[in-house]
Amino acid sequence: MASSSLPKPDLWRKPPSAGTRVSVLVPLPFPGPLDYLASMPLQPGDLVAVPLGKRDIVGCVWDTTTTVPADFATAPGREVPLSRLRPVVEKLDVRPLPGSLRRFIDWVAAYTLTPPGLVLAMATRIHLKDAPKPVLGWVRTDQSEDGLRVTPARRAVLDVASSTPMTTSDLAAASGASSAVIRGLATAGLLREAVISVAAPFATPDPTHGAPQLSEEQAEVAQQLCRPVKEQRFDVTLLEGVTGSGKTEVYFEAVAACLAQRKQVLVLLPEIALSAQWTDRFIRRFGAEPAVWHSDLGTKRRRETWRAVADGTARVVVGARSALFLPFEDLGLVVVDEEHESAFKQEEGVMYHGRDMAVVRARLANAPAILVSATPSLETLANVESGRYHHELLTARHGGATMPEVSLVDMRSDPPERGLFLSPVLCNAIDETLKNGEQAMLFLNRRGYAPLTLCRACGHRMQCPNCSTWLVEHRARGILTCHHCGHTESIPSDCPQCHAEHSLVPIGPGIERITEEAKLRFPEAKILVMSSDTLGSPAATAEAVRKITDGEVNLIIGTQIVAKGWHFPKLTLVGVVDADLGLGGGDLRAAERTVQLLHQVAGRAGRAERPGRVLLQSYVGEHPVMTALVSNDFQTFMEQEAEQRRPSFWPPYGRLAALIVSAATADAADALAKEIAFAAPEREGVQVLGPAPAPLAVLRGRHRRRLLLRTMKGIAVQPILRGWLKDIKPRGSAKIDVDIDPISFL
DNA sequence: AGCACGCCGACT
DNA sequence: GTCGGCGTGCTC
Repeated sequence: MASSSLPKPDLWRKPPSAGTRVSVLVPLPFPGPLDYLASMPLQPGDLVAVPLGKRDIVGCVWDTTTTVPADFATAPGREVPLSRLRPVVEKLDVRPLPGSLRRFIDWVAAYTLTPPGLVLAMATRIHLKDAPKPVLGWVRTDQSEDGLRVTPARRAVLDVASSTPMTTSDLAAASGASSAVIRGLATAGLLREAVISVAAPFATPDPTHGAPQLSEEQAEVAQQLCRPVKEQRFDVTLLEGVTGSGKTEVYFEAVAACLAQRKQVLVLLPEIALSAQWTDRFIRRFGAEPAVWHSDLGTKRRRETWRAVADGTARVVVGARSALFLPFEDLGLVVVDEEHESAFKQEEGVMYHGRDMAVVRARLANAPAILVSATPSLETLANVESGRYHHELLTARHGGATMPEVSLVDMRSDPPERGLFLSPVLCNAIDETLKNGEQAMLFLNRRGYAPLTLCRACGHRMQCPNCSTWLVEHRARGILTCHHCGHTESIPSDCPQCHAEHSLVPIGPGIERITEEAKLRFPEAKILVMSSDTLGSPAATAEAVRKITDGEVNLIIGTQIVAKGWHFPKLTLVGVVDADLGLGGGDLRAAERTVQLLHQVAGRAGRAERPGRVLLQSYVGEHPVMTALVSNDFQTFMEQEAEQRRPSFWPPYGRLAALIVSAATADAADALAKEIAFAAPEREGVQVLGPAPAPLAVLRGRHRRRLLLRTMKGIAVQPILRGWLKDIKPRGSAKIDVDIDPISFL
């Protein structure tokens, strides 16, 4: 709220007819807010309808004192004179956007080099204008009946009316009087209009409902997490704990502490598929449902949730990264579960990292943040090391379960039969597991039947017409499809190049092909396939999880969706079909990500009484990733990883920004990339790499080039980028996308 | 993001 | 001679 010592708020108290200048941020890519003439009192945060061109749009009254860095382009040219301003159409009947959200929007815009209006759009993309009107009803006032002519009809109405509001039609029906009688009584002052409170769509969670019995270690960590919540101050803690150590139960204690403060909680999950299981655990602990938020929520539910967050009736929100932009009235805690997940990074539109922005969101709301992971990112570990984040560790698996034993299957000395992908060692282990009445899981992070289709006769490879990638065969659907642009074609019987008949052969395995092999090799097994292709909705995912938990299946085959935090008590064997899969591609974080993913998958095994084991099929058994997984020594691996990045200032020991140049033709892309390279900054501690064709040189029909800006720690990339790109105007179809802290290098 | 203005091809 | 293609630029 604006302080009364500032001169600005006084302006709003002028009589309505005077009209005052207001800054309004609209959800469009302008460099800053637009000015309008307001004839009604307005405060920063108020949502308004304003004319723009020939239509009306919803905008937000913006603070005149801005919190963005000085070099941020908010002043484009000269101010529009007062006489030429257009008037604000109306103030919407919605709660104003809280100050902490407005500051967050400005912060994200400045950090990601995105026009602030586009960041605002993420917070207001619900249809606020056609808001449900509050239902009004009549209540009896305390005015006496003296001096009123009490007709029989009036008597009947007064007898029915109470302090509980009733709608006009209900009151008329209950009293037998007409609406005219009711209106008359209202004019006489005996009835008054009041809002009928609709039942809150979100029940209040009870912090004392299902309080668990925590181990001594868990209780101690929980207490540490609760402290900043109770003290209501910003603070970041990494909650690290082996898979199955009960991290969720422990941070639920901090959630309980926050609920006891009557403040709101935001919990971010990397994927919506996890929300169903998380919700179940939440209900068991708190006796009420959390508000769930993700991008494909229905319009009605979306609007309902948005409003409930704004008025504080939604106390706990669990959601995907877009939940960061909800208008929390009184945020008291932010939790990021599976903080290492790269799914937190938004790769399109406003490119932001959900985990990092969650910390900023917490700071601007003066609330603590908890980052949760079994395999923390190097970024977070570096923040722990520098003392910026606290570190709490859970070392023991809950309920006495032990960590699974991880071993390698050397595919060089122990290969599968020709044309197959499961080694004899792995197959025998599965046989044994199934014979013991236990469950086994095969993990392969690749959808479809085969990643490449090749002509045996001429060597032609089936390629996407829009992207520089191979088409992936999906045999179940009888198609070849591109996982980047969605292009789909039927599988031809002859080679489109040399027309040889039936010469096309699938190369390499996808999950469908592994399923086919498993059906032949384990004909008795009850197989369940889990991938984004077979699980269309959170409900379908929940059903699959139930089948596993209830033991209706005993061989699970899945892509990375199976790696998530599921608790499968009967699962004792995990087989990783291709442990080397993520290591190619020259990605900065390839090794780190592979360790995190495979450790996560491994953690599915042996979560109950029976011990689990994990077999990694690999051709590079001596790779540090495999060593780390087999020895279960994650710390040494991360230290090695840190030492590799530190000398050359790779993140987190320096900063990185990617410039992705794209255009309709390769020449146009090259020309713009060269222009950018020519203007590259030359400074101590600043380095520009590229331009080079992007690994995905053509994506959705656009030709792409990449440049990388790397700076030493302590040098922010944003001011450099603003100066660098200030005078570069992409022509025609060409465009520059800036990706701060890039995760993907494609 | 819309929506207009604005200069070059196939039609009444 | 016009209708209309979508390239550039503006909206407080």
